Amino acid sequence: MASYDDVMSLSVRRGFLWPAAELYGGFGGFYDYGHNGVLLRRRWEDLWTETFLGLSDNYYLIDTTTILPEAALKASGHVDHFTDVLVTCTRCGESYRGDHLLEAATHVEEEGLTPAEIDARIRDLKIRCPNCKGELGPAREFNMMFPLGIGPTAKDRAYLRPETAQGVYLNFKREFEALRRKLPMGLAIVGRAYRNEISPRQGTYRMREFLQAELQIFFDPATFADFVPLDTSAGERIRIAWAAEKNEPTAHEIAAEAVVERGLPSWYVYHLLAVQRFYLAALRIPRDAFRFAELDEKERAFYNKIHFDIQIRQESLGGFREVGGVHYRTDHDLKGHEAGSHTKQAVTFGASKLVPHVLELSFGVDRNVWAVLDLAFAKGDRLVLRLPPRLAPVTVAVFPLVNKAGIPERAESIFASLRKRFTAFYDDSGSIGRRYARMDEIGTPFSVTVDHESLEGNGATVRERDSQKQIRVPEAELADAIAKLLSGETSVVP
RNA sequence: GCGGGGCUAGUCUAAUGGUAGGACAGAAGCUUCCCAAGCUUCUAACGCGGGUUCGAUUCCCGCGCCCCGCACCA
Repeated sequence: MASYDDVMSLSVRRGFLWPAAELYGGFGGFYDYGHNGVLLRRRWEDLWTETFLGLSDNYYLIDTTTILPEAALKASGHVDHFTDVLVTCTRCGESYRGDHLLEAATHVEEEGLTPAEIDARIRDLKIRCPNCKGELGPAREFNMMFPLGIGPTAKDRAYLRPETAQGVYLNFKREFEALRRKLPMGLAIVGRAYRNEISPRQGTYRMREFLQAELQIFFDPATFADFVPLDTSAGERIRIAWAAEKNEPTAHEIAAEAVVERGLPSWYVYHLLAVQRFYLAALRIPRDAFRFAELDEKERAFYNKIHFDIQIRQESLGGFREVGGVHYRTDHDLKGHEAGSHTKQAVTFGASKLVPHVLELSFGVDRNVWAVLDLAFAKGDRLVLRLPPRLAPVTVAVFPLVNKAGIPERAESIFASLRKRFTAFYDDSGSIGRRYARMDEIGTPFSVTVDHESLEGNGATVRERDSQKQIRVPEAELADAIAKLLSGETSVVP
């Protein structure tokens, strides 16, 4: 059980993360990562990259600009759909989206109107506040994208990208050529995205600058299933909450083939399984803390034909919260850029010529890191961060039991050799118990202690974080032993 | 953006219109040496700005930030 304050306080105290620009009173919606936070985050990113690029030998990482010209975001739909016109009641202060107010009154779609046009329509239709019947104030525009003026005259309009995905779509044809015209083709970006959130809240859950890890898989819908055959022989079940029951803290355990029978394409289910394995097997998230949550038609973005959120239960955030999504975006994005750029995006693949469809595996990195911290947080007699060993900022600590009799020298030499292979940390201050406790708080899985016996050739002890158990390992075998413990091949606990 | 609550060392907190105290953490030393032992010493805070006042961390106003609810979340 970890409260929000528990996680944030530990994060601040131990160098994981904290609010940005605190020196100047803070900066809402922005967070900085400290030395341990960066290590943790990078290990999460490495595991993500290894896992999802590993799905195919035609999946690669690319990197694209964080600033995009207006035309590209116009074509993607973000300039129009990321801009809301808000109207606030002068009496009760309730805010509404202008287009929603009009649609409620006229029952026809009212998109793309300017604030002045919305004001005029509200006057004509005599619309009043749905909440208190008060008079509505003037409409004002609110754009979720950060606008930029490029060049000395700021004549070229641009925006900070609201998602990394567009960078992939803009480079689709270049990579399709460079990767010698094969489908499926996967292009991933781990990078920053920016949204001018109205009210950023709950730490790194909703930020104005955040990290996304997204894999866009381009495919031919006619043949994709052949490339990713769904293997149901293991009888794996997928944890799903349907749209109607999302507010309940539960999930169904549904066999993969049964999910296909409900109408989802087998290639989609294949990727649900891949994502679930990433969380359960690689990240070691407790099974009951993971689920997919279906979004119904109203909640989905208009271009997403199938959309399940990836959710992790986090005590600090009050239950299941979204950390990613699996989105079938069809050919919407490439078609949009085809129209916007007047450049054909169709490619010839096998017998067919087509604009490829896109399956997007999208992850909020900061949200995932927070979830990892939340789930790892364990406070009883002692405070332990039970991180999966591979994610821990420090892999192995080295301590001299006492600071005399040549023990520190021996410990330092062991430290010097271990740090060649692992992120290692040396500490000789305070009692041995205090040093173990410090390592417990940042989740260091293994601590090597050099004692008197070490000087007599009896090796050093390796102490495991969660069990506090120790084994004695010959000095020459320490590095290999740590590597095996890290991979899970062996364990301190018999 | 609206409403409510809040902001004191790194963290958690106490008190006060007149010298801001503690605990834990941190540093140094002594001592001990396998799980935050003990002793000594030290470092370190009133979110920012304005007002009232002889004097404001305290009262008032504005701003910032955090939390909760509403709205928003392509």
